[in-house]
Amino acid sequence: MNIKDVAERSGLPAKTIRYYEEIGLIRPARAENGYRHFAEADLHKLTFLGRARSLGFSIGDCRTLLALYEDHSRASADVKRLAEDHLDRIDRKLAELAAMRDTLAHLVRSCAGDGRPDCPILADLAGTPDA
Amino acid sequence: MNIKDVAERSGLPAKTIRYYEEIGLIRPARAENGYRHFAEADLHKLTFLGRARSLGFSIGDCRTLLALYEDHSRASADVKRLAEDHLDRIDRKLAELAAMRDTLAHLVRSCAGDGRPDCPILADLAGTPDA
DNA sequence: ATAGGCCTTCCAGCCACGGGAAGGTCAAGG
DNA sequence: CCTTGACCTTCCCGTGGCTGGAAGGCCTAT
Repeated sequence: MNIKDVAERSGLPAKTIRYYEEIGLIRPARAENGYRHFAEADLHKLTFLGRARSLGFSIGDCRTLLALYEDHSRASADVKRLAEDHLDRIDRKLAELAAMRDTLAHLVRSCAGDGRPDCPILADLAGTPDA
Repeated sequence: MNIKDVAERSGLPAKTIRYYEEIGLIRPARAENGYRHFAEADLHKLTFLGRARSLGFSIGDCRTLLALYEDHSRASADVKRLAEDHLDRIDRKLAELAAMRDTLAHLVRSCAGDGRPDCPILADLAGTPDA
């Protein structure tokens, strides 16, 4: 397969696939004309990567996950630990975003949103609760 | 005030303050020796920026918010619209993250996490629900 | 005089790509 | 055989919002 075919079948942009090769996540073969030539195993790795990325794993995590995936003598505990760490990061991010949303939603509700200049949102940002 | 004082009082790193000047968010005066000289108004703007950034507003949004803050003939509707748009983005991000967390949490729960290689997490990533 | 703690600018790097230029290659149609 | 157009290649720059570090100037206290 050429790059466009794996792009379509993996759902990843061709640019991303080239980037993944550049940083050593995949090593597709080369045809005589210099074109990348992808085997089914490459496509498989790319879909793996796409799925891992869509779950928010970093490129570094993906590298480790791919190595674990290919190491048939791995311990599932290693995979689980990685996933748990990532889950913790996601939970922290969620809490942070939820706090933002609550504050913001409260401010939005308290703003008249009309033609007058008085605005509790700006007042909050300015640290002057009444302005 | 010199930069370290405003850094402490605004809670922003000195590097960030220099960056904000570079991109035109603030315009502190200069002393004869080249040092930045911050007035209370500058400090005020910086705390405004810090608060807005902590609520997740982009630098572009902050620029607009600061302009609205300084325009005493603004309409609060303009501020509210900006905040509502941002709130929508946060809500979308939250939904995306929550979906990630749910999938990931499910996978983590289903993984034995012992010394054996069998791992539902890797199996899911590989698209082979039983491996 | 010197030490150290400020300050300045500039350059480079982070993450995970995306855009676009300049040029090579290949298959189909006239 | 030639052209067209769809591929492919590498290379470099830009994104956002900083952060780190180097090289050098300034200021105060001892």
